[in-house]
Amino acid sequence: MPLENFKRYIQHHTQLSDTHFNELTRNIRVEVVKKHTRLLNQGEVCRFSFFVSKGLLRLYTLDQQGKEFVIQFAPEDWIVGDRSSAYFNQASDYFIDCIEDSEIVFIDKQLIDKASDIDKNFRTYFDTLLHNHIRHIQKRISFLLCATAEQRYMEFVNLYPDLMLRAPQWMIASYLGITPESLSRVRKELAKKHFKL
Amino acid sequence: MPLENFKRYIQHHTQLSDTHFNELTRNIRVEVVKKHTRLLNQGEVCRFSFFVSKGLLRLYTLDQQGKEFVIQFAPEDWIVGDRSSAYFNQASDYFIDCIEDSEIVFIDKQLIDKASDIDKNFRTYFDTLLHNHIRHIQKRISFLLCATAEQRYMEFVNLYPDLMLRAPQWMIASYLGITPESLSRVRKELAKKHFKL
DNA sequence: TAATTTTCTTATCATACATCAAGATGATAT
DNA sequence: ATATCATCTTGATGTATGATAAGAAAATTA
Repeated sequence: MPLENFKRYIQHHTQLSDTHFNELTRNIRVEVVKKHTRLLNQGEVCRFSFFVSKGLLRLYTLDQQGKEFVIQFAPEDWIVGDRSSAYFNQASDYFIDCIEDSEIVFIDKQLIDKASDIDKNFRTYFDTLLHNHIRHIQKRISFLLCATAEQRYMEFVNLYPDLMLRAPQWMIASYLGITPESLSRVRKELAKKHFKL
Repeated sequence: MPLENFKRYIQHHTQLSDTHFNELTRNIRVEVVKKHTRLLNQGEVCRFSFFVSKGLLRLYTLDQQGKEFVIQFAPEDWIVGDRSSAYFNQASDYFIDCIEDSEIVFIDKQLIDKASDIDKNFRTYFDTLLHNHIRHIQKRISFLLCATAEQRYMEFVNLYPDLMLRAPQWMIASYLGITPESLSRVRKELAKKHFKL
């Protein structure tokens, strides 16, 4: 039952019946992918959003020196993709990789159209997702502008409670915009002050 | 003719005829506002997007210490607002102020619906705007993560060519995530290397 | 025009974070 | 299990940017 999580997720947010869900996902693409698999390459057009029904993905970019910068993590029940690349049919600036062995549901424009035909709430829901995404990245900008490394780390722990234990620390440092050494020190300081995790 | 710019802008992006444009904007709200006028207050729900037909706006937030952080500038022909506040009907984290005496066209949901009824391209166009916005703020995150103060400044000059001359430097510093003093130094360094503006 | 306020520059000093390097710990493969 | 590789920690040192302060320049107000 590889679609169980996806079904639960969808039915939690829309009114789609079992029958309709089955019809919608009859030919849907689901893949079990190994750690380190790349789902999107820089320079490619992003044709899918990826629903993570199991595992963990990351979206990141490289600067001119080849240094990685993590933009977003996607654990279970998250959807990740490059919306502008998909919308404008343009080469993406980003990579998407699996951090753990994962199970991924591939969502493309066609699927969303099909779903919207079946249930009107569907389009609304995807619109909500879109606006949530905007809210999230705007908050991220504020944080990168205002907050210290320590504040950003605490916000991160709050947003992704279990990721400290699942993703390597250098990736998390990259997400926070600091070096792994600095993150290690921030954590040491917080431990002194009895901050857990 | 306070709507001249708005008309040119709209007709540049959609197929709206003169008649239809006039019908659409018969009761539209247009205001001439003085420098320092506040168009949106933190804690308010953002009910409008603001089209700047003349002048210059800024969207910013305050941290706990009351320090300002500029998220976005909006010179002529830009549209600015807080989409998530509008969409979710929630209190906004942001302020929107006039940096110069400006002329503003107020765009609300109703207007967009009305426009979409008249011309189908309209909804598409606003969708494009939305995705442009996402692309823009995502790029901003990458830059805040990867780039030095100098690189960010050069990118800023590239994005808003004339704003160095219109906005006070401390606001631009705030947008870049540095202090005014640092910006002053960055500019001095660049002047040595013969970078113009 | 003068007076006042805001903005910009420059200098000195302080600090958060980066870089480099080495050792310790933990994971993966043979 | 052993060897290998990736990751994490810690220390020493460097650097970009922040904080503070004071004067110069520009803009605003009277």
